[in-house]
Amino acid sequence: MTKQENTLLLVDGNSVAFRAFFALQNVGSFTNHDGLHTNAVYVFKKILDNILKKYSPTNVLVAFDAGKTTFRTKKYSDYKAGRAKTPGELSEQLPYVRKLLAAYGIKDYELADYEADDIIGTLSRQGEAKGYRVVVVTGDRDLTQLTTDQTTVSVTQKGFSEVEEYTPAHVQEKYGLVPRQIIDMKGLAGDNSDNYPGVTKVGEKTAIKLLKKYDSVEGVYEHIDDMKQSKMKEHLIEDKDTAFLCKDLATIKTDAPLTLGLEDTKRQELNETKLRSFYEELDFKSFLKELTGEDPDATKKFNEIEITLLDESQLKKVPAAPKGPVAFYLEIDGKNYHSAPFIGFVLKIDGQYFGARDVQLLKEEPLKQILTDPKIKMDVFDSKRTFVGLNRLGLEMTAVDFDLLLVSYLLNNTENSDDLGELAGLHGFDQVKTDEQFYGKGAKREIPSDDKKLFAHLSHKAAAIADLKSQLFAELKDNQQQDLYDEMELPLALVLAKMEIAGITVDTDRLEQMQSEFKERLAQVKQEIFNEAGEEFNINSPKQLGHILFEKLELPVIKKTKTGYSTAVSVLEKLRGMSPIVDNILVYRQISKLQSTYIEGLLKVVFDKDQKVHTRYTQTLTATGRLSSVDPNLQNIPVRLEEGRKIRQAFVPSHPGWQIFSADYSQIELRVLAHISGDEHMQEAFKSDRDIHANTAMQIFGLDSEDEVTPNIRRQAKAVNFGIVYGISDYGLSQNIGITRKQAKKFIDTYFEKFPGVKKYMDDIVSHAREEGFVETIFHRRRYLPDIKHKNYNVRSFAERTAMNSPIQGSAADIIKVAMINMDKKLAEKKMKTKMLLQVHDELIFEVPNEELKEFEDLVKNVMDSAVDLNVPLKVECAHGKTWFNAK
DNA sequence: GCGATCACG
DNA sequence: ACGTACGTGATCGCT
Repeated sequence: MTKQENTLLLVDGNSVAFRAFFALQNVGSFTNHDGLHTNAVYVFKKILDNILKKYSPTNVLVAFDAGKTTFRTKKYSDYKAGRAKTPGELSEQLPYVRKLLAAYGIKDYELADYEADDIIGTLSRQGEAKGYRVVVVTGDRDLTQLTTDQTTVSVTQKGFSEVEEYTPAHVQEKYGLVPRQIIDMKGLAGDNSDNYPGVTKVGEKTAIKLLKKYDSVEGVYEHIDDMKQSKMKEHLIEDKDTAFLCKDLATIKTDAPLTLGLEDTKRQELNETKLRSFYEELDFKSFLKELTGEDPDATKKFNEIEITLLDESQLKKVPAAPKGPVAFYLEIDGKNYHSAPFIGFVLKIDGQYFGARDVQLLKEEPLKQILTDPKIKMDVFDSKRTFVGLNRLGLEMTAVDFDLLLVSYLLNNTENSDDLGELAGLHGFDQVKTDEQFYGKGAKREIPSDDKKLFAHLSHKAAAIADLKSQLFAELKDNQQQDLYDEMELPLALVLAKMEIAGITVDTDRLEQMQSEFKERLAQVKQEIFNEAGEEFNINSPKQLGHILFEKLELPVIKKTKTGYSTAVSVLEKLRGMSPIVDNILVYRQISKLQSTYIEGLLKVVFDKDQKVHTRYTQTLTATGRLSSVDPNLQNIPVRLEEGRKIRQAFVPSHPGWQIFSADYSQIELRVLAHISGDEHMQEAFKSDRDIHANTAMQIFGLDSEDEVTPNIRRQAKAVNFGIVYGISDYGLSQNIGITRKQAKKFIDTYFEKFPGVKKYMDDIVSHAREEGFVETIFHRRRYLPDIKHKNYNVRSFAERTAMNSPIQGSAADIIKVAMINMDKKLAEKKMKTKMLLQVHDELIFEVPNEELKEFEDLVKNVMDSAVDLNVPLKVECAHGKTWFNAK
């Protein structure tokens, strides 16, 4: 498109302000220091910025309605009657919207007896006559009647950073009408929101049908005699006058007697001084910062927050019935909040700060009540950590509203820090030091003994939580991620906290027994390796091992790494048979991995007091929305090889007569792919519960019956399915199943021919990523892909594969999260003793008393199956036994 | 502190 | 012709 010189932007002020108000209703605390509501002004400003940036207009005018009575009410007294009154919280903001416009150098205008629509209609025609490109911005679809080749009507959407652009072609597509017929449609069908009726029993659908045949209201009545006898015909005849009146009401004036002209709409320069004092008046800190590039609080010093340090005698100073939300920050000295010592806490209650080092005070009133009362909403950083910390004190935090860590993660998981200071800084609040800056790191790390110093840091953390709440909630809402937060991540945090606290019991005797067995075998194999090598060396050192294999024994070099020879399994496997040392090294590797990571590593993290391990799930780390597990990682306990699988014998129920129960989603990622791609063949395979890999095999090898699928063919097809999920490349596939690139490419091409829906999804998702800069899951979890337009092929290709994979992996992660929340709820409702212990991406592990086994199996299948309604069924497979090993 | 390796989905 | 499958965490040796 060639760039035109002059663009005239016409904004329907009332309608956009109305949309803005409802876009951010009941979100955070959107009032300034005088109690003035500011949500509509805030969003109006955001929308304005978006459209100014998008269209770079030379001329701008924002039109407002002048009052209740207009020429339309004179023609038809019920026009817009019965409309709910504009809420006071909105009308009080309209003068401030105008103030904002004035500071922006934008003209606003209203005209007695006319609506904003008519001002816009008139100016748009004047603009067209002068050769302007005209853009109308409104929340009201009626204005689409103004679209022409020169005039675009942009209707604001639910989220406030998007608009739907109506051109004549888009109107055609949406309604099947040309723009001027919109008024004929309104005439026949009427308009509920403007309170005019149209013809009885004629709605949009019927109106469109009539107009396609007869072109206009006039056309309909010219041909009324040709119409077959029907109820509709009777209604049309009866309501003829109404139809013409309504068409007239719907018609936007293009000749209103304006007292200003195009030359008055020229955009003036933005007045920074005015804008600054305006933002200050409304307490728009983030906008102030964007304006000046500095923080409005920058002049404040850290110790300027006044805080009351509490002891027993001071507790009565704390307001027992907070009026607003309470910000709470609990500091724990170290990552592992299950065991690390407490440092102190800070509360911000109704503008006042309270704190203490002695966390035992939290058990005293009124603090206990504030923390545990479900009616008092808490704002925190990391609700899971906070919940576990309070649980150690015997307190149960029940009501969290805002979790700064979780919300930050949902908004942008590429900048994923878990440091409050760093995250606050990313969102424009840079008055909190990072923990590393404040406490120091490594050997220099130290908790200040000076109260003033310590509580300056902690109170600023609470300040950041309180301060960022409304801004970040607004961004969530704009991304349509409010539900993802309210219904998924926030409740999940508490479910995870309970699982972590429950822990899983470890049979340390069994581990120690394995430890001595492995020790013996390792010594044996080690000796054989040294004999074969003719010298002693450190087998664990890739460098020393490389020297022995490739220099001393002169085995062929298969692959190199940056630092030398590669000795990875894939390489050693190719060297098998050339020297007996290779097999021994493979055995040594396998056993020593089990020994160091799983036997010794696990024994180190078992808690003495309960013989359990209490992992921590990282809820805000992965780019796709999966969880991860640390300290210990219980999501990578060996299972593929029998030898390692035995480690699972050491995971046992916490009570005798209980069972370990495992429930896993079968093929969840491929089912998700079948759902989001809409591919018919793939959906059909799942709907008839076929073996999906065999099904793929039949398709890509052109087989007629499942009998022809040999194990090897099925294995290859399975690899193709995996490849598809990962964003396939021929080389990757060829490496994985040991075929040539050419063959791999053929498999892929055939696959896409047989599953065209999948092919289309892959193409569409990549172009979506290019256009929007991100991809999302079925629950609106986002992943930004800045590299999608990178000029380097490799970098770009990687981003493209990520675009294909993330919605699949991420949606699967979303689904099991929903299942976990529902499961937790059901177990509580039914007062069952069964406990959910672990999540391993597509499976859940429980411990179940024998007497609940039967009921539980039905329950878990049911809950997991119905976590989400996809176009294909979900399938859950269950197993149980007296150890995790036996739950297979 | 980083790369190589290998455990999992 | 590019260089190569998606997402993680723990351990080791070596700088």
